[in-house]
Amino acid sequence: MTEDGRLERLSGMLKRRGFLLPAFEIHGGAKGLYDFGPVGGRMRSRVNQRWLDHWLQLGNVVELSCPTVTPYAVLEASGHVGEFSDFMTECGSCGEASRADTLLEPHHPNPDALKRDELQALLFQVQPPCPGCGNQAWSEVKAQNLMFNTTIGAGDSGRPGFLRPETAQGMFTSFNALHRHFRERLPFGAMQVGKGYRNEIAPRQGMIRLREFNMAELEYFIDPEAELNDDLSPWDDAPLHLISDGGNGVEITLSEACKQQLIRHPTVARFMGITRDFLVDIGIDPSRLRFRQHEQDEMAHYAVDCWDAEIEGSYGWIECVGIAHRGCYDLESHEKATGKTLRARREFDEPRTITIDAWTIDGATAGPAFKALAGAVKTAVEALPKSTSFPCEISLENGAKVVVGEEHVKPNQKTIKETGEWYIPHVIEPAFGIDRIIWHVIDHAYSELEKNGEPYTLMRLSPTIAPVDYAVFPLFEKDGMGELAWNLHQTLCKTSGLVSMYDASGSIGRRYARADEIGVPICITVDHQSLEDGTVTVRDRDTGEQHRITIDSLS
RNA sequence: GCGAGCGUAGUGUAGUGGUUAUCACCGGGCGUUGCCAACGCCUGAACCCGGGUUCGAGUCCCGGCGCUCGCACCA
Repeated sequence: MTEDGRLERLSGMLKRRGFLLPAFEIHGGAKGLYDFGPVGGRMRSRVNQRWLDHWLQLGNVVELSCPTVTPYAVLEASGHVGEFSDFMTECGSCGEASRADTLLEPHHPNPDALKRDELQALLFQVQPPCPGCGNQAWSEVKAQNLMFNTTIGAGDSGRPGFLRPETAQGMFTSFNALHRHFRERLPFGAMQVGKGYRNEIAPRQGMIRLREFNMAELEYFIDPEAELNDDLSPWDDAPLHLISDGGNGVEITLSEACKQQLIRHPTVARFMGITRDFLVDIGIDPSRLRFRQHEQDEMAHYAVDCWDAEIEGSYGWIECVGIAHRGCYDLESHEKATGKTLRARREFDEPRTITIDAWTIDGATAGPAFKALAGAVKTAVEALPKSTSFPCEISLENGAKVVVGEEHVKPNQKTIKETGEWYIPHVIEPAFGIDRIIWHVIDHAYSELEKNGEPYTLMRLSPTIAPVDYAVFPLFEKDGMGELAWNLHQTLCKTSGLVSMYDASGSIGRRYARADEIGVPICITVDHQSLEDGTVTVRDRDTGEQHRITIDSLS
């Protein structure tokens, strides 16, 4: 996998040139935390911006920024408190921590599904031997969560919270504001780039599994019953490499994959196409990109269907994007937890008329007669057929039986006209791991060449995300060449969106080499002729070709 | 989390318990050259942290932190 030390040389270069560095290193470092350095920092923000620009082209999405500090209740409602934790217990004898559900596997068909109290009870009852020392003295079961705990507020007024494990929840809880913003018309989307946190048990593989990471997510809200008009034709001449659930890899167009039901939702397919375009735009090699569908049992707790974009690099095939059809799971969960409505309205083509001809209670008599049960009696009575005769014994929801007399009821005859209905929108979510993507962009761009018999490194970064746009060199810092070059550098830096780098140290060849190593697309050299006619040489990184242009045409 | 290996300038490295800690690239300055990692001189920069053994520890022992790999776990 690692071709004779390429990964080591690449990592060394990234550290030396300031792309990626272990964070807080002078204090001994911290696992799973990285700095984007003086070169990488700029590259990261360009990728983020490019991502936003790319999805804004949909025309019906907006950008949000939600807090990373999140109250306990939000993540409890979303299912993360339950799903993102393992229940741990410690051996009282040797101190070894074990997962309670693993210990109980021989004693229960599915201990993973047990709640904490049930696990605890079963553990104390069974007392399985410690895999470490064989003793049977387990501590209370504690939830060890993969989310970072924190306390919001101080002292007794503080309440528990977490650092968010994904940006999505803030967008779900803002649904009503989004809905209003979009004049209550679906589909629409909200997106944000930001930090997410997971207290990984074992961060590994550099940028691949981090404890604090950059993510970019879009929540696209759709009406599950609306007619779909996802246009997949833009990708008809660009088949994708797909690996479907339980199937083998195929090269297939998105249109065809939908027709064959490999991809279960056309919006998911369209987002796969848009994702591919984004990745290729910023420099991912399309031949090292594939989409893989999750197996049913692999799917996260919220997903209905999920396709990963996987990119091949120094660590093999790595999941860098997840495109999940989350159904109505999230909005429904927050509705249940809060009692608030998170819905959109769908008007019927024709108003629907519902005719009711049955019974209901007469509040004046049933109320005093059934007191607290009156509500349940009403529900039960209204469910009875018109042919019922009273008095009559009926069963209530809570199991109680009551006798309802003729005096307690009255006919219920009405016609209700409904012009539409409220429903919980479904969500399609493309979620991008920015760090993993940047890693692969770098990995694919990093080229080890040979130049005049010497090893030579070149970063073929796309100009769309290169950390530096122009490098400006005075051939020699004398006769005014230095001043002219510095002024040009300043002018370029004043241009919005451009970054120029001035370098006057070392031979010109060395400076080209330094610029090539961090992927500067264009080097501009000021020489003697520049002083006379205001022209400079412009050199292309990948071809090495030079031509003269006037300074004016640059800015 | 378990097991194994590793931790020396910015990077890559050498280093029998006793050196002024090796070499290369690298960075900076000066000079020279003047369009693809040129050269000379000068210069900068390191034993992961904390204990222990020892007259003496980069080297041996213990613990921590970090890195790599395998297992386990997991977006």
